[in-house]
Amino acid sequence: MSHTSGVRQAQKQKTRQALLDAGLQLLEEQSLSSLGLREVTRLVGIAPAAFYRHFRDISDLGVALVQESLGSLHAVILEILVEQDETDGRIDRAVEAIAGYVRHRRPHMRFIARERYGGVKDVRVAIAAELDRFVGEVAEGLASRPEYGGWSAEDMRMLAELHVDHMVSTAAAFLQAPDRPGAEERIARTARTQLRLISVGCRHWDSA
Amino acid sequence: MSHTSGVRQAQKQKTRQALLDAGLQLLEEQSLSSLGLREVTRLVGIAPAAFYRHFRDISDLGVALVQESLGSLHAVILEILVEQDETDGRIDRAVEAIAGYVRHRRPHMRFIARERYGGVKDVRVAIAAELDRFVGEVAEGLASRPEYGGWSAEDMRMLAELHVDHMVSTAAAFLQAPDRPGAEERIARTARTQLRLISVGCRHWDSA
DNA sequence: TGTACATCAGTGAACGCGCGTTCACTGATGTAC
DNA sequence: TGTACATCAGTGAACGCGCGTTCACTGATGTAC
Repeated sequence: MSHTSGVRQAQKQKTRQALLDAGLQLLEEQSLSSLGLREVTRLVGIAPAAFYRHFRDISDLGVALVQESLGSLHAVILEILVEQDETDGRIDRAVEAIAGYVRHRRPHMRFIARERYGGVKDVRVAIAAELDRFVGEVAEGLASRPEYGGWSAEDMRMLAELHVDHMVSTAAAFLQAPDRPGAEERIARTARTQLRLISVGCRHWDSA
Repeated sequence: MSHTSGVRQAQKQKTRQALLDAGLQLLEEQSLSSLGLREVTRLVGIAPAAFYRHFRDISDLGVALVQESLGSLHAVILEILVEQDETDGRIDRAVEAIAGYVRHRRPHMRFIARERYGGVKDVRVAIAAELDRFVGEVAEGLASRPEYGGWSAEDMRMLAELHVDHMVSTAAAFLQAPDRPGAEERIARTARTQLRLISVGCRHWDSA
């Protein structure tokens, strides 16, 4: 049993995390396909060859970063979907949740925005798979609300895609925002209005 | 006068275009920050040093590619905005225009999607500026329609941003689509439905 | 038209450099008895 | 508890390689008279 929780395992895990942290830090100013293995190990303070004890290559590290970046978002999204607030309150909270996520996990979100269509296939595939899971979860969450009773599964999925795309666009806009606090508030206001517009569209969808 | 149209100028222009074409081709499978100057000149068939007769460095070539990729889109967008069709016909044409653009300028669009948040600042800035111009043009185009008579300038800009974001998301989805023709049609249908949803939202905006 | 000189796109060799990967190794941690 | 052996994360030197950039150059094109 001790072989899963010994000092050696813990140390290895710590080094692995240090490699992920260093990679993420270096990726703030470049993209994955130009990130060097030696750059990462240099920042961590270990020999280049040690890298191979943890990852096959740099794109393998990239895939691990995808999980680290998007894994914890599922819980956040589900929480908002389940809320029993009236629409406007829910919209306000959803936008604030995105803003908060970008604010305190900025490097992770930048990594996702940058590599979603980036030059490393394995990473693109991993991100697409994760976003696809989000679409499924949002579709399911929305479907459970009474107001979407008459909607087809395809329409629910279309609406979920619109919401996930909008979420990503909004997160990217927050990322680009300069440090002036006014810029962030402006993006939040735009996002809220856009969501309200979509919500109005849904409410009048049948009568269109 | 001949110094602007001589054989020498024409030859130089031809080489410059060959460099842009080669760069774009190589960027289908990697991102700009890992693209090598020697790679590009090798594909064109000239000496590495000749590169400097045309561009300061690779990111300079990237900025030129932004203009080549997005420059011709203004005309397409304006044309759709100006159409006097009823809403549904206009939506169908808008989506078809995006599909067509992606279909026959696939490498250009992939470049834009990849570098919009990519690792090269000058290129990111150039793309952001161009998309911002689109937002302005769309806002102006929509504002001229009677149904938006009561809308504030800020709301028009919000709506234009939603449309440009949606256009980019849709173009990116087309890019990702596998070669099966069904996939493309599915994306088009989703995009059209989403636009119709937004359109319904606009029509009932006041009464919300 | 012809001649003498200027321009400049493209050449090819050379440079120093950092890269990814390999390898036999070290020594702390883990295991068996 | 103590001892002898196994494991394996991290080392450090070495390798061949392609990179970006520089430089003096060549020779076709352009200009002046």
